[in-house]
Amino acid sequence: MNTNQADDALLALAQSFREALRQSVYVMRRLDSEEPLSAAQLGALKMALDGDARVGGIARNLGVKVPSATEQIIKLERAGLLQREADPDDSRAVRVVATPEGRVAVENADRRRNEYIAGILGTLSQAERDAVAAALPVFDKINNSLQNQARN
Amino acid sequence: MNTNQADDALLALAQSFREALRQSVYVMRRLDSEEPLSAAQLGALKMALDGDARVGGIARNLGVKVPSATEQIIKLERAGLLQREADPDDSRAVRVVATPEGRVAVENADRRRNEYIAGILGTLSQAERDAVAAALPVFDKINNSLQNQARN
DNA sequence: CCTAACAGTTAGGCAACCTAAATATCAAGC
DNA sequence: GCTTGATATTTAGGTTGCCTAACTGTTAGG
Repeated sequence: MNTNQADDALLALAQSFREALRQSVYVMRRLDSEEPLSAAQLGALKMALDGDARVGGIARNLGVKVPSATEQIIKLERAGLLQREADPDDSRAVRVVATPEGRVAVENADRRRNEYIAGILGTLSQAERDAVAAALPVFDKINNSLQNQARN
Repeated sequence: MNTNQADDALLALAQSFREALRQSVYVMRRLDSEEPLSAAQLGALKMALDGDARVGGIARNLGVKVPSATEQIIKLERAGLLQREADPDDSRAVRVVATPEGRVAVENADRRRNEYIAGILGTLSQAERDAVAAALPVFDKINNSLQNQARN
């Protein structure tokens, strides 16, 4: 039947998609393992760059619970890459602000990682790069769906 | 200059690609967190299904070191999902074989995860699904490049 | 034989996540 | 102007999955 065929195609695509996800996790591990700033720390520090990030907001954006964000923030603070300040409007809250060193660290971390990936992308054909570029927004959409659906 | 423009485009694509990778890691965590079989265990168990998998081969396929594979295998063995047997050809080696329960567990785990992803994919337009399907082989190629390049 | 390479396990450690509980502040109702 | 429930964060303690180093046993080449 038509619906079953459609379902099968969808399931097959889902299977391939999952395989790509699995590989991505592996690639991320490799990519980050030799860097001075871990992925978790880079993510948190990036949000501190805006200057008005609070711990809870960082946790939400990173997709982790608040204590996990606190943990990364403490590490970054000890490394001198950001500072925690009292929020003038709400003394329960803590504002997280990157230091100049933190800003430099983010720039370096991003640049190195981007150059590394760009090196790989450069070996592809233009058609392949186009295929990737076309799919990225859809990936984003999928990821957001999954994110919202899994929200407690 | 032309090369600089090309480089810039490549770097921009790399940046978006990295963002997608980051999200993928997050999505995988959500996807696996409510499942009885973890991603690491499902991966190892799948290879045991073929029947002729050895610990080193599983580690290589999972992209982890041998002790990490051993760890997952021991957990799976304790759960009754696979068995370790002496390799008749090489007594240093251990052959890892899934039990019937293990086979069922893989089928269930795969089916549930696939259905979950398929549910999301079903909300996309056909054009979007085509874009994903077109990009997956390229992702695979990229991931393999990164994998080989990062090999020690 | 003997020695180097190989397959696997064990031991110990680290990063990043989690939940539960403690602390402090805010804000709403009476 | 208190009390009480909600909110923001930290602390404490635990889990998972990965790693390296060191150990045991087996194989194979010279």
